[in-house]
Amino acid sequence: MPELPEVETVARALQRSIAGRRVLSVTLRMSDFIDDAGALERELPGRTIALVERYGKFMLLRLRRGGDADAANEALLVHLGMTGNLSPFSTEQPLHKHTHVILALDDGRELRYTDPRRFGRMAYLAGSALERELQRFGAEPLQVPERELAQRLQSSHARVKALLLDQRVLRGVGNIYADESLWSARIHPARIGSSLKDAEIRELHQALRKILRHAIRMRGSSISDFVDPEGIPGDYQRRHRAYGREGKECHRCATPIRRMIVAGRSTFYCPSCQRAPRPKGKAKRKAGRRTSKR
DNA sequence: CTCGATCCCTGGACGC
DNA sequence: TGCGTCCAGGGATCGA
Repeated sequence: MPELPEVETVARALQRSIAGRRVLSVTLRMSDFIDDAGALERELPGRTIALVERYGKFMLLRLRRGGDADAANEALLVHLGMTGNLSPFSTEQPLHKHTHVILALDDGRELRYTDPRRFGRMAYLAGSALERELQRFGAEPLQVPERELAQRLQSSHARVKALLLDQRVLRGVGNIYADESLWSARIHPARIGSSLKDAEIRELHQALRKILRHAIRMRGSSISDFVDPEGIPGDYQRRHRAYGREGKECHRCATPIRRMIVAGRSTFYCPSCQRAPRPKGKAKRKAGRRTSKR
């Protein structure tokens, strides 16, 4: 489930362990998740990994050319999908069954990319192509001002959960942290963006910051088998208040947490703390089934 | 514009 | 023990 906190955890660990290393060679064992495998094979050898940073749910390995001063800004983009893992190994360690990419490093180690489900993605991009790619995504949840968040959410008629998951609106929030933030802010996931009051936006803005920061401190949530490049699992799953807690008592009001599908995803919420929006459209109660066509 | 459905993919859970 | 089935879910894509 790598979402923002998990990717941040991985990026920080890689920054510590591989920044400054030069790529000697590239081995592709499977490449159907790479945008342009040829470019990656051609361009990576000789490049130095100058910096590892997180961009939404992507990791950005900023590259530098060996000798001359950096000309075009270039980077290796890595999306971990659901089960991706990018970690350095010593060459003696046996290859994991689903290791697809191996980058030999100049200190004798190998940076290996493993991803059983191959929901991840990898791409070498430079110059304007890199800029264009990065511009596709919305605001960083930990940077976005409250006013901008309000503008982004209130200008839409989509449901707030769908908006939180939409990487063009906010980059980095996934299913877990969307549910946790909405629970914390007491907002029902099916609420329409434009119906959110300023006070609710404020709650949501603060909830996102609080939860994402806390989760980063705890090195993310390990619910499937997420571990960071040092093999350490996260701890934040123990702090989940909504996600995965169907039938369990709400920590605020003891009402059983419910599960529904919103934006095509399992969505957990407290039916008491997070009030449902209007009659939802199935006003079959007593109004007779006449929907005004306006 | 927004939504649901479908596909990608494998491992784990579950039922018998 | 083993096999079939279902489900998880980020994101792209397509039709409604």
